[in-house]
Amino acid sequence: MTRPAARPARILLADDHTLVRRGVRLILDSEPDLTVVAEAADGAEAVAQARSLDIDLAVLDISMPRRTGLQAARELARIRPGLRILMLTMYDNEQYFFEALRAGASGYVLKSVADRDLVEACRAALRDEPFIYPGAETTLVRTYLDRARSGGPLPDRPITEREEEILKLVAEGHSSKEIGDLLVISPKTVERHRANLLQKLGLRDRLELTRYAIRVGLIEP
Amino acid sequence: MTRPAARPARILLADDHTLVRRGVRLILDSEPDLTVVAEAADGAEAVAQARSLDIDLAVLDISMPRRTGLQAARELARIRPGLRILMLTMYDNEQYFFEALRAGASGYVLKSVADRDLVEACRAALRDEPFIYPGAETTLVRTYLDRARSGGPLPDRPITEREEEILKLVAEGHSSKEIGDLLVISPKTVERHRANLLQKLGLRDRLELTRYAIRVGLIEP
DNA sequence: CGAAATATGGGTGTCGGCACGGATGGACAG
DNA sequence: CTGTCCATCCGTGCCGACACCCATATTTCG
Repeated sequence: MTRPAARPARILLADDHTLVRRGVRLILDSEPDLTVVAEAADGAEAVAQARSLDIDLAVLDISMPRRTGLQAARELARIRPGLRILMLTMYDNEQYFFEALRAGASGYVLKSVADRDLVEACRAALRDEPFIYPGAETTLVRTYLDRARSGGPLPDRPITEREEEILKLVAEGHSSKEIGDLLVISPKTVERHRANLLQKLGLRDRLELTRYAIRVGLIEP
Repeated sequence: MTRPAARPARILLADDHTLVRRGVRLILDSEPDLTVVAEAADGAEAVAQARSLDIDLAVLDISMPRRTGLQAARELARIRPGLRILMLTMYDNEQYFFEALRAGASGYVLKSVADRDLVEACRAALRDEPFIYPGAETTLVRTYLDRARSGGPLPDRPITEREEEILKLVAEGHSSKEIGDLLVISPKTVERHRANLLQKLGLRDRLELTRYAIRVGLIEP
């Protein structure tokens, strides 16, 4: 089906698990039109590789040390606009999915998919076609498409400095009163900020707030 | 070095990520003395496979649906005493390490190791030699050896399977009622387990429980 | 077998999280 | 200058988390 490329697509592969890299490389390299030319064990290394090498596609794991796949994707989209990005992750999770798209990824593939699907996802990304991973919740896709169609910007309103300050403290487990004392404001104000955060981020409670803060690197587990 | 086996070792491979299974299979099958004869996508399936097939070694991922690798390992050690078990995991974590050993595993290998190390770990497990994964924190090994030498019980009172189940769900943000409905037990029992967890782990609330679960790799942010 | 651990269930009470209202002052842009 | 956004603050009410007490059935193990 695929026309034999005069030059196979050059791929950068980033995953902190050597075994996974090895496996994925074996799978991709066995395709005539794909070749893995570089590997990285974390996000920072991936960005460095992409700076110095001529690559067409970056396959990024989300959870990596130093810089996450999402952070790396944002960076790569910034410094190498033409580069295709495919997120490869174990998280069948709506939040990650949207964040990946916003970070500039053109595809989102679960590690639980078959190797054929990975290959197809790579080819789709190289053609700049969006690839919805098999097994994607239909609601996931529908929600995204709906939002995109209605013109609603995804990151509606970014969180303010003050809110980020509150977010950090809430995620660290402090109560409204503790935070109020710390920042010398009323605990009710803290609750108001917290409520705004929940609304802006589309989260339910401070527990999800905590996981969010950890995910984006605001605090340590 | 290794004597060419008249019959290659028969391996059961269990990991919920198809891609990982595929990669590991490629690595192991390329060795003449190793052959993957079965795959499983979760712990229960792994146990079922081991019942009906003649295998020498089970390579188990720790985090799998339905039954974790640890639970599967206990089950396998019970029903197939001669079987060798190698835990393959992304968690460089003391708690899991000890639990794996207690569950009957003869080896513990991180997904971040190179493919050669995986092969060597399989061979070591087949010879029934303990294999400490490369890159293991020396403190981890030392702590274990110290405790074993001094006859002291390993972790004072390890959390039980049920508690770990509760821990996961609590850390994922489910309420007592939700968890109760899910496990078909009273919400009060869930609260009891949660209270025991807080006490055993020396934590204050479910938020710290969440961070703990993330830290030890039980759940994802 | 008896002791200990585990899993199960309940009651009562306090406290904080969170949703839902509302308001005010100040900063900055159109 | 007027409107929007931000930060600040307040009241009410519900519900879940958590601490403390209690009990019992089953399993495990010395």
